[in-house]
Amino acid sequence: METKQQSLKMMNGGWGRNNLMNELVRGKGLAQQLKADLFAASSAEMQCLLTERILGCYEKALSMLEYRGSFAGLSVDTVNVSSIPTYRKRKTPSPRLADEVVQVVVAGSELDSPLDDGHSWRKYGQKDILGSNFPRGYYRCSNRHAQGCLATKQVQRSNSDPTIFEVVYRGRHTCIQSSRSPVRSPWQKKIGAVSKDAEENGSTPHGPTPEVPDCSMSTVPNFRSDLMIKNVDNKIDSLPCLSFTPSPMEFTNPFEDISFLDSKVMEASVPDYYLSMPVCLTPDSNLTEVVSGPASVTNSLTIDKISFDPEFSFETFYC
DNA sequence: ACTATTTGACCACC
DNA sequence: GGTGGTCAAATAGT
Repeated sequence: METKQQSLKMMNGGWGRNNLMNELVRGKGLAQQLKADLFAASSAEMQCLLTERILGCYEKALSMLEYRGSFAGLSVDTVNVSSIPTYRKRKTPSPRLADEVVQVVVAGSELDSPLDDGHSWRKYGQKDILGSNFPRGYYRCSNRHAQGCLATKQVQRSNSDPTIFEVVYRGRHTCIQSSRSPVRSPWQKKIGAVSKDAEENGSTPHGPTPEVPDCSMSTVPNFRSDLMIKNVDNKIDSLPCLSFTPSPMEFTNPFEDISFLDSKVMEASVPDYYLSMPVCLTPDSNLTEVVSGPASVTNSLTIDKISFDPEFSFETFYC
């Protein structure tokens, strides 16, 4: 059986950012070599060989991107906490809806569902939003009727970057999801068997789903895929934040050793079977004060970027 | 047949 | 009246 670290290193080593960069750089070098060869009028055989090697590099790079995009393509770029626009109250506003608002900016993929967060959602509406190039999708928890769960989310592509999804979570999950996998999602249903989708995407689940913590009560999603942890300025030395007290915001680290991570950008590719675990936040925190200073928000939380102290050590927790 | 999604209509708020 | 959020019938998918 694969260990956590093995899986993580496989992910990083096989499809990681560094390898992708290596492939692209290698392709560039080969192209330059081909260019020199063309000028030097070397043999057609040599030029053909170089061409094939270049194509191989880019195919490999593209397959990495495809894998990351289709299967694990959701990366939480960063997290920062700031104010969030207030939302109009409806005629009979739910107290819970008004209680918690969490916005997450997610680097998405070609998938329509940009943030498979471990919860099961049902789409109940879509609207064109003034000033937005893309419609906003409205989702509610699938257990709304069965268990009266009032959690909702809104998903909208960013105007500036269509690959970015802005996801707004409202309300707290009060539902209890499947016993085998408490945060079961359509995506998670695929785990344990090579699904048709996975085959088509060239992605392969890496074993059975382990027991995962039940974060169903949390508003904020358990991001299912790559957790990309960046400093706002990509500078490690300016990360004084996130001294989580008293446990308003909790993170799960399914892997103990992150020493191999890039020193500039901490990128943690999460093993498949931990994809439901990487991040679990509770929005009723005072992180606004910790991270972004004088945010005047009391009941809402915007997560744009996650900044970590390089010395920050994750601790496994169970909600 | 059941479930999920789409989409036009409705309603509340500004 | 404009806008955003929700409803619910129609439609599609399984």
